[in-house]
Amino acid sequence: MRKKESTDYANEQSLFTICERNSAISMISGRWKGQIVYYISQGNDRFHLLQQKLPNISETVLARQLKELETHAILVKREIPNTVPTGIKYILTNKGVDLVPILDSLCSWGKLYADGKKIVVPAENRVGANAKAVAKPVS
Amino acid sequence: MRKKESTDYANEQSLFTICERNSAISMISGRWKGQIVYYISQGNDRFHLLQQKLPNISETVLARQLKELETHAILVKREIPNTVPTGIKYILTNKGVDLVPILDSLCSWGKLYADGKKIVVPAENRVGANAKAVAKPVS
DNA sequence: GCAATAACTGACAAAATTGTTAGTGATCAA
DNA sequence: TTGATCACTAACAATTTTGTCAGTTATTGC
Repeated sequence: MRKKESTDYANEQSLFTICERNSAISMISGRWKGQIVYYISQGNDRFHLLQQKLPNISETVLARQLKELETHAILVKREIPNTVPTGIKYILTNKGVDLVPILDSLCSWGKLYADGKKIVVPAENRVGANAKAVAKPVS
Repeated sequence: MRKKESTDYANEQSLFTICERNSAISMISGRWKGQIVYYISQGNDRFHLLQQKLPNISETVLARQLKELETHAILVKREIPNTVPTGIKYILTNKGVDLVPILDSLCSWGKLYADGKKIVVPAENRVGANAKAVAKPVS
């Protein structure tokens, strides 16, 4: 449980007020979350299906990650009628569905550079490129 | 320092091999990283400028976050000639520049729902909707 | 009666991240 | 000589995240 008096908590909250970027990042941070959202978007919408897809996750941890995603309204749980024992379906909300293409773009971005795209310093950013970098001794 | 024998480390590595989405998320996770990348993209490219923008971050923590961003080649450090003491400029690489619009889209996504966009379960995903055709690529 | 199933929860331990404190070197201004 | 600046680093403590183990509910099949 979070300590509401910790510096870490206070810093996190202040970042959340600066920009939603920071709360968005915190919602998708977490060992398995991005992959879980992706798998659900692909139709693996049951607990045991997610376990099959992620053979190294434990039940406890999967349940915890799903609950956090639910807390952030990225998904909802629904009981499946007439199943024994009662089955649960994990369903992406519109918020979760909207997240998927952003995760895809993160994926492409990572892949591009992992696949060898040259990493360079754009010309306009180089030291000496603009007048702002005038060397000036302190005070 | 990471323990290379831990379950956590092994799980992280296996997620990295499943999809670059997971390494991308880990590169931007971290209390201050998204905001730092944004501020640098806005021209706050010096250590002390970032400190001004983030008054609650300590020098140690800022240095650490910058070093991690450098490790992932999102930015590079360059000495500014003829400055005393020697100034350092933080420069986004092309990889870092490409990340900025993705962070922006995370920001918009977060803001949309924080500002009150209704959260609903899309009709085609509701329990009882017709059996979904399961398309599933490798990831 | 016993095991199997689906989907969990609580308590705790291990590990990782974040924050704190103290210190560095070179240079200049007072 | 003292103090200020810039941009750090090392060592350690606090906090958070992740993983592990045991147990739960309700039903059905053998």
